[in-house]
Amino acid sequence: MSSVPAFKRLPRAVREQQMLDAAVKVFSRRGFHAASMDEIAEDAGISKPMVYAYLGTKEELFVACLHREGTRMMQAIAGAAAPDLPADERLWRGLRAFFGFVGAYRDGWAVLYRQARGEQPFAGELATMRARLVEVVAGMLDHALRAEGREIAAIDLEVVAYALVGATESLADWLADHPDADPEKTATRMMNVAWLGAAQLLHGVTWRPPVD
Amino acid sequence: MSSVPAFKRLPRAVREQQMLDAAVKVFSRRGFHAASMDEIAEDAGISKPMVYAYLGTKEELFVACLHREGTRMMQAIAGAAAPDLPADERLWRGLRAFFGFVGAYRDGWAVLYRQARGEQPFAGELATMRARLVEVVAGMLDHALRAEGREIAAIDLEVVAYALVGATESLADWLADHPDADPEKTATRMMNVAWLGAAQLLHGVTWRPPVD
DNA sequence: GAGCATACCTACTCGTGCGTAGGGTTACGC
DNA sequence: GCGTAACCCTACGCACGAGTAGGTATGCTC
Repeated sequence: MSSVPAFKRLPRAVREQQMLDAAVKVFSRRGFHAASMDEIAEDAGISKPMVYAYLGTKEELFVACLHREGTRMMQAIAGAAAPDLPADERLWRGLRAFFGFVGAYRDGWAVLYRQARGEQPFAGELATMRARLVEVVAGMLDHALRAEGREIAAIDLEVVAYALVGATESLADWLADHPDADPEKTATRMMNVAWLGAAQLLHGVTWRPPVD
Repeated sequence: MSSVPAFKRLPRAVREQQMLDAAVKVFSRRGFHAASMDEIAEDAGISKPMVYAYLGTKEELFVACLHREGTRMMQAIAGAAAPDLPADERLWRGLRAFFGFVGAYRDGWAVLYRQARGEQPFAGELATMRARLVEVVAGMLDHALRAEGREIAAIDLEVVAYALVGATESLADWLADHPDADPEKTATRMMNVAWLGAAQLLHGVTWRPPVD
């Protein structure tokens, strides 16, 4: 019987990626709780027990999503910002990579990130990632300061870095909600806010991306 | 029978506030979905049907919480920033009021706000509030620009305002997570980032709150 | 082509928690 | 002191969705 097997059998690795794709999509659309495992399974073109067999419980599945997307993002950023460049150059490249990532994986990022903030079990996971980002930014600021022979309290540095990261995330949300917006341009705007500051901007000074 | 009525009968208005207090607390601790109506009712010292009778469904209850806390916040800010002051003064007062509010209602704010971002049904509600904030900030920037005879595209203004609001929310989160931190000091730090910008800060210029 | 692991399914169980039915009791006007 | 309206309760119904039991087919190895 069954001369034509309705649909193909695929190796585990492939199916897992399909499931993760579906999960990201559904979690992003519905939110963690409102998303049902049935819908995810259906969207992945597979039945529910397979999801449990491969990726475990709903929570574990969500964590797996967070991990994949988080790793992708970190790699995108890390790959762009070489540590031996001057601080402004590093900041610029990091921002550009970041917004590029968000633009490319709108679903993936915006929603997973937005989701994870609220739900207790995952807030920690997220906080770790953000903490790494804050540390990187704080390190850059500190480096730039020392280069000028200055120094400020570590806590102030951290808070400033926190604010910058927050502003960036906020613009990422904006970008995710405006599909027509250009990631590159958004990065430039963020660079203006971050590096020159509102006051400078008000005086008409404008930072421009280097033409390379 | 029942010479001593176990606990008092109270007028509706009072009970509603008690319920809202309890709801804010529980929603903030557990998150929207994990919070149970039973727990909220118990925490309010009342039985579940009363909650339904007065505040309606779980969603309606949450919206009511959002509304109360949101209104409180907006009033705190609006009351502080008189429209005839110079922009930097207004910004400073607004920030101070905002962080003061967050410091006072840590539970209320941080969690409701964090919660509402993720859950679809409420994201809109929240977006409206944030949009009002963004508009106010953008208006301030625009005003300041015109005073200097300059002008920039409306969309740039909006994005900058968005970034500033995002940075502020981010610091509010930070504040909510650091119970020992001083709201006033946090506001000052935010003012530095917002008004002078990172570059200015790097050159050692520091904005100080006026001593009044 | 026998044996075995892997991919895959249909069809259930069962807890959890929202929302309600139906009834009791206290205050207050008249 | 009697009706009426507001306050308040102890149960329950019921849907929804996470996770599982138990079985079928397909390819791979020797």
